[in-house]
Amino acid sequence: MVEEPNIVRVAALIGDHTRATMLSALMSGSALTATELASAAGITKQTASAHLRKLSDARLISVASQGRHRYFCIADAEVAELMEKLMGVAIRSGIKHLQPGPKDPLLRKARVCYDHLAGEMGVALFDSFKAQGLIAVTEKQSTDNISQTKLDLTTEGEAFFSKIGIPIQLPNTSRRAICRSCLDWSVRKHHLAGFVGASILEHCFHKKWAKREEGSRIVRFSVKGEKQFSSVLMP
Amino acid sequence: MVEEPNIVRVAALIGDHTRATMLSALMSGSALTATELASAAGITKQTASAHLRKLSDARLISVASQGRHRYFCIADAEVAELMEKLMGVAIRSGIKHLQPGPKDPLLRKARVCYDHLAGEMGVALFDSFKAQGLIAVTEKQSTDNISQTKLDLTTEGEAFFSKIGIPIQLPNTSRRAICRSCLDWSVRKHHLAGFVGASILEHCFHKKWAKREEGSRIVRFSVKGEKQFSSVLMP
DNA sequence: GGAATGGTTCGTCTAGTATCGAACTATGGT
DNA sequence: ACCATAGTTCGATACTAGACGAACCATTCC
Repeated sequence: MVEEPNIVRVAALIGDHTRATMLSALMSGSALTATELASAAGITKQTASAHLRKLSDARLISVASQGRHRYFCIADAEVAELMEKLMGVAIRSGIKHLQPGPKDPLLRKARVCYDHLAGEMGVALFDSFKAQGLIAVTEKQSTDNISQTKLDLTTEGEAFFSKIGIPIQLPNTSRRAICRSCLDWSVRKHHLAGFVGASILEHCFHKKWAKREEGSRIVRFSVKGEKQFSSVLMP
Repeated sequence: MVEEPNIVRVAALIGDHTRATMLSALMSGSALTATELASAAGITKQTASAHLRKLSDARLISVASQGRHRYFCIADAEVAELMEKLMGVAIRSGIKHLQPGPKDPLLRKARVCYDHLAGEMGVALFDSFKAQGLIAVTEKQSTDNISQTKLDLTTEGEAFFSKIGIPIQLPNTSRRAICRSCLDWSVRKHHLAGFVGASILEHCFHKKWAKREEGSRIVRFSVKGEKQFSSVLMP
């Protein structure tokens, strides 16, 4: 018999489907509100509140109250690393779950991550934007989170988006970041989140380049749509 | 929303008190049978069997059938590291549990780990034995487990133990290792397990140097007993 | 001030699962 | 051949904890 502290508590907290989904969502690095997390996990506010309380009691997540909002994020790097390890073990322990189902390739290619584009196309876009100098890292906080890098539009970026007709008028009341990188677990690469990320996906739908698949997170681009997407955004 | 594989499954498996106890027991590095694990967790064989099945299904532990016994051990280093990380997070998330209770110092000093001596005295003994050259590493398997080092008594060791009157007659039918190092979580140091470890603890009880505290894992040495323990075993 | 939105608390319902007793198979010792 | 021990399977039970509805504070916007 060996000393056994609160492992059980921590593991049990992560071992609930809803809470795991919330934590996964937070692993993207962004701070999310209670209702955002509730909708991410597909539950009501009340339930979310209860879960978030438990998670923060155990210091797996930390809270920052800002007005009537409460922003949650992963407590520290230690917790993030734990999630990563968990991920690693989970992948090898359940290979059967990894066999690519029919929908998987589509999911990998392009999907919705909250309100912006994730998957291979999202990653490609993000890389291209960085290469073009449209976005740039303004600030790096290593204390808070692993990859909590703050991004911003460069002046070139602003010019570019207004030229192609994507309005970047951020209501100045909003606390929302203009740009933000979002880490994708499956690929372990970043894609673009934040206001710009959302605007771009919106633009894709508006221009009918792509449409969202019913009841799924898949974003299905038409052949023509994908070409235009590439030529316009990644010249 | 982010990709979320079987994290839940893995975490939920560890997040059960009984299974966590079993895993913790296995973290010592030794391979244990189903009944040993059952008694370690304080449950019946049937329940243990069910748990062990789940754990091995998820590849958190691996099984080796040997005759009518089934030996279980932590599947690989990945899982062990996960447990360590979990441990780390658990400690910081539950500080209240760490405030040293009245019995804690005693537990830290000397306690039973299955059938051998753990705690500070166990660690000191192990270090002394190595320094004296009574035990030596014969084989190191890095593939299997983290600290699965195989130990053996040296000829000096055999002479020493027969001199002080501790019989090391291992029934040759037994599969049990003569010496084995056992990693102590709380201290993160090794102490001596295996047949020799058990024999020594037995010797302590027999010589009335110490007695086991009722209903606890504490081994309480008398003042005289502790002196003799030191002078005889760690000259 | 009122309306709207973000969160929390409370009580109740329900589902998942850990547990055990009993019955069973398989291996080993005598 | 017999008995003892190691382990599994099955069915029944009991308990935990996750979910929601309803009612409640707190903040912001008009």
